[in-house]
Amino acid sequence: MKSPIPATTVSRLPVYLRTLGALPSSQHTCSSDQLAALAGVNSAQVRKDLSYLGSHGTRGVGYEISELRDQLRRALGLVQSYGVVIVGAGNLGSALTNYAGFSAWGFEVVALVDADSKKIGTVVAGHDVEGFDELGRIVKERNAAIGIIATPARAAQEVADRFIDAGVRSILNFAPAVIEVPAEVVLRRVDLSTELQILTFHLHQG
Amino acid sequence: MKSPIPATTVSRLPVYLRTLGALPSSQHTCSSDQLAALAGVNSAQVRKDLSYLGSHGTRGVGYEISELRDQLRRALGLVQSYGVVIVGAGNLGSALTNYAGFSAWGFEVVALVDADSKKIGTVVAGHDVEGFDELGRIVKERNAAIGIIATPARAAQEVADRFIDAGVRSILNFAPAVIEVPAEVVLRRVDLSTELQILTFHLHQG
DNA sequence: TAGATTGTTAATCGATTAACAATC
DNA sequence: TAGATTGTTAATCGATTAACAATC
Repeated sequence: MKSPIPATTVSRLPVYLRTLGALPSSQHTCSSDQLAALAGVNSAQVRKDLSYLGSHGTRGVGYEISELRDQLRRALGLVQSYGVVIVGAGNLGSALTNYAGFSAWGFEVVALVDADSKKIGTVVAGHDVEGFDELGRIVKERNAAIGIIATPARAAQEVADRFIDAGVRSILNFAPAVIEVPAEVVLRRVDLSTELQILTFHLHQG
Repeated sequence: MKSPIPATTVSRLPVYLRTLGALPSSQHTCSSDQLAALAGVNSAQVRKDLSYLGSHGTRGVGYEISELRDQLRRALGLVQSYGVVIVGAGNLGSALTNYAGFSAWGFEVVALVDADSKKIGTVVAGHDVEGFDELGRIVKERNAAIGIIATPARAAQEVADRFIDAGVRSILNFAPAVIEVPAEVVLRRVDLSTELQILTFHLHQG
């Protein structure tokens, strides 16, 4: 079953959710105008996006903040906790493992994995580094839902394949590589060099 | 002067550039079909995107790889080196500083800055950590073009403001905060928790 | 020439937003 | 009631892609 919520809307829901958190606690409702200004989008877009969650605003008043927060959380699936396995115990994997936002949103790093035998058994960011060979067992035993690839580009496809073999259906790729996954796997890519190159495009144009 | 190249096209140019790097060196031309397959997009889109750089393909043959690489580099402004200042010497700032891709694409970390007096003067990822108070002087003296924010969310706006005061016109924000910048400043945001929440949306739907 | 592939048009598709009736 | 703001429609805008003439 395909989601009726457009991907562009989905990518804005986390922004709205964070925006609500920044509102003063004395405020109990907020308007689409206010949300739009804080999130940096058009107010008609806010109303349209929120209407996909069901229409829970009050005309003349706005949205009840705590109710809206619950609805956003429910829509995003943030009503349960998710196990995260990070592959790559280098600087990036270590920074990701330490990321405080994980637990704030219900994510838990259940393993930090690396292929380098010199790293296996050491403690990085409070986690024992485990062997890449163990990935399948780890994912299954600890019921991990999300895989993060924080390896060099050349290893990325192999890591993705092993995640998928183990049953992971959501992958976040920090390696600067385009990788192939079956249609049922959701893959997102975060790529520093792409971001930098988009900046230099504009620097160069300006 | 506004760029005639659409933002969606700009964001794909780095992907094409990297894709060329992955081609066997025995190959001297490539078709839009091949590029499309490797980059994961439609071949008509590849041709349209590349046509913005000028029409340099050969009908019946394809694109000359080394020529196309040069054109992509030129379009993205990767024909010079750019100084990068990173604010935030925590795990993320440290990982970013260590990122090998910087020098590969002509970026150079010219300073790593932190507001925490306990960190100032220590060496992180091979760089002396300098004080946030020095930011303006550092940017100007070292001619930094790009600012990276790797601080907690609450500091992000202040860091952006100080970057802008110092003359930085390109900012990459890793802090989970929406920040305001004047129209002439290019701001990109990389947000781990947004990415994770988009994944959980799909997990939850599936 | 025959086959291949570009460059570009025009059709399609989808996302954004102005506008306003509904209604608190 | 008067003012405010939602929910939704319809218009607009922009991006994607099928199709094909041009041409190597």
